[in-house]
Amino acid sequence: MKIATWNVNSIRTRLTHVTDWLTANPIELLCVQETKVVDELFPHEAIQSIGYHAAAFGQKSYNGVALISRSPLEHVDRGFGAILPAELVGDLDDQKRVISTVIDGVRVVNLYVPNGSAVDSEKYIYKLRWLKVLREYLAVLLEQSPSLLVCGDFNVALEDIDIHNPKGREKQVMATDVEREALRQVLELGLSDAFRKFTTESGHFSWWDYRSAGFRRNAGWRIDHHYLTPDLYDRAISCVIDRAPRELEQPSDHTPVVVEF
DNA sequence: ATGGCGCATACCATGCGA
Repeated sequence: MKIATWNVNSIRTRLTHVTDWLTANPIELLCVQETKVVDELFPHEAIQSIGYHAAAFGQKSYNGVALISRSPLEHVDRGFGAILPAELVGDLDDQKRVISTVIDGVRVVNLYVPNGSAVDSEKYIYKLRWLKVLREYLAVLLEQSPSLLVCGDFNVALEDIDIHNPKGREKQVMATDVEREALRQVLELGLSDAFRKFTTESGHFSWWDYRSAGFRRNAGWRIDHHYLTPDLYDRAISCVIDRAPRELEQPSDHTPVVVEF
């Protein structure tokens, strides 16, 4: 079974990239982020026409996540509020960043972690608050389901080898010690990075800035991840970054990461 | 130190992403 994560930067703009990629790479489940569309306008017909099913949790212009599955989707939950009490969630579900399902007995959580804008900005504070609630959310999910896969755009590079040039990263959003620590607190629940089971060196990235020819120079960051509970980590047989969609005309700035069991 | 590219928007300038 293969599961992929891909920040598509608008599902409508990237629709043929997504359907072409799924046709060439017939996987079980694709988790997408930054769909940037309300659910009423999600392109279900195009997804159905290639033999897939979709469940969306989106909003206008910003954020938005969706699941695209070969089998009919089961047990789909949207937002932190599906699991956590309202007083803990507060306003965090106003931005559509969380959707999950169960596939083959595995609870899969698809996340679009806030970017954070600039260190110490209002958005940065929001990102840290969001990661704290994420820990609570996953703690409850783990009690219900010991087999857990948490994937998505984490907007955090956990290690210096995940950044093409880590110089000055302490002051860079996505790489500050505070953000790393916030994500590590989440992972301490018992989640491990599938990619690092197979690849230990630097130079492998999942996002490249549109500006300054980031992709051509391989000036990228590895911020799109699959985190696994121990049973799944043992079962994982590969985890690869597929650079091909990033080579296309009008690409997303991210490319898919695929884990296989 | 700054802006660079691309997306979306009751839209040709601005907010946002990372």
